[in-house]
Amino acid sequence: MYAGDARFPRSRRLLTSAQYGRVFAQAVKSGDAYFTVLCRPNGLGHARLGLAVSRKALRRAADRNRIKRLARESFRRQPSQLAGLDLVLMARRGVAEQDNSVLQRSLERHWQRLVKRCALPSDGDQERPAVESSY
RNA sequence: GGAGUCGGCUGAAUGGUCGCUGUCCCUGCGGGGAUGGAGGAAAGUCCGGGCUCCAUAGGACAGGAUGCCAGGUAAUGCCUGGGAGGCGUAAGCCUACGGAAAGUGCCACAGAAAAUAUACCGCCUGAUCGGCCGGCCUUGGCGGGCCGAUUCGGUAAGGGUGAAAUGGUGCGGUAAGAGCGCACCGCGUCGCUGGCAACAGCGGCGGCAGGGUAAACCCCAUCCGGAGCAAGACCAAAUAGGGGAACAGACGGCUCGCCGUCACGCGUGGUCCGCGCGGUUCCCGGGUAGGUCGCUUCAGGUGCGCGGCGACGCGCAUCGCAGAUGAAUGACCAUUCUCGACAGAACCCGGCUUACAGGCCGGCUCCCACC
Repeated sequence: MYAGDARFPRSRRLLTSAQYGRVFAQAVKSGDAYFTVLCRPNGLGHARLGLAVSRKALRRAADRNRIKRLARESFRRQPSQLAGLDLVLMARRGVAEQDNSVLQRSLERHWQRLVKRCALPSDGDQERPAVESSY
C-alpha cells in the first residue's frame, strides 16, 4: 500500500543548480528513444526528481508542459524502491509525437532499470572514480 | 431558399479516485479543511505606454520612425469619422494617399526617337534637270498637267514599337500641317460659395508646364535620451581577502601605552647563521551561494443612466478574477455527444500581426420562389 506515500512535495525534487550538477557530474544512465534518465544515490531516505526538458527538444511550451507533468505523475506513483536516488530526466526530440500510455510504459522501464543498476555499486557508496578505464 | 459581405460569441460535458499550487482557518506540527488556479490568441516580440535604474543646462548634427484631414486616447505606426483614387450590379473592400515645374541616379527588349529636342522615314511649296501627255497660234514659240531625281526651305498630322512618345475628340484652317483658331473634356492658375480641415461646386483667366521610378538617394513636415523585472530594493551563510580592537613568554625604558632587546612556532637546510611567514577572540564594511520584496487592485470587469454619428468620455451601483520560481493549473477510470483545433501566464496594460477542428448569433446586399 503505497497510496499514502504517492505524493510529490518539494522535498522530492531537485531544487538548485548545485543539486543538478551533482547528478550530472557522476551518473548512471538509462536511455531510449524518448528519454535519457540520469541517476545517482543521494544518501537520503527518499528519491528526488529533476526535469531537464529543453526548448531544443520540444519547441512548443504546451508540449514541454505535457512531458513534465507525465514524468512527475509517473515518478509520484512509484513505490518507495526508488528511495535514496537522485534522478534527472531529459526529454529527447521525438517525444511529442507519442501518446501518454506509450511514454508511461517507457518511464516505468527506466525507473526499474535504474533501481537495479544503482543497487550494485551502492554497496559502499564510496564513489569510486568513474575513470576506471581498464585496459 | 441560394449566393455574398461585415461584425460578435464559443473553444466538449458530468461524476469518481490520486496529485500540484496561492490565500484563509484549524492543529497534537505529522497534517487536515474551505476556496481560487491559463488564452482568445497566454504566441510572434512588430509598435505604443506605465514602472525601475542610469544619463540629462540649452541647442545642432547624425540616425530612426511616421506621412490626405479631423477627432479619440496615458500613448501609438492603433481606433473612429470624413475626403480623394481604384475594384465590385450591390452590401462592401483596397490604398506607403506629402514632393518628380530643387538636384543626382536608373529605365532591359522593341522603337526613327526614352528626355537633349528635333536628326531619320514620310508629307508639302519653290528652284534646277530629265521623261511623258495634250492645249494655243504667226511652225517656231508661248503657257500648262503628271511622274522621277537633286536641292533651298516649311512641317510635327502619320511612322509596325513600348509600361510610357509635348493632352483627347470634333469642326474650321493650310501648300502640307500644327492650340494656329473655336467648342467640349483634361491640366494649371485666380476668385467666390460650402466645410474646422482634407476637399468639393461654380465662374474667370492661360493654349498649356510635359514619361516613369521617392518600400532609389534625396527634399519638406512632425515625433523620438539609454537600458530593461536577469529592471531595481533589502536580508545574508561557508571560504578567501580588507580595516579595527583586545589578549597573547621574559627583561628593560619612560612622557604609562608604546618602544627596544631576547625568546617561541612553521617553511627553506645535513646543521648553525641567515632569509621568509605568524597566534586567538570579537567588531566593521564590501560581496558570493541562498533568501525576501518587486508580484499582482487595476488606463480593471459587469450593469444602468447621460453626452457623442462613432472611437470614446462622464456619473452611479456592484464584483474581486492565476501569481508559479528547476518553475503549479495535471493523471487515470466511467458515462454521454456533433469525438474535441491552434496552443501554456513569467512585471503589468493598450494595439497590430500570425495560428485555429468545429459550432452558434446578428446586420446588410444581390438573385430566385411564394403570398
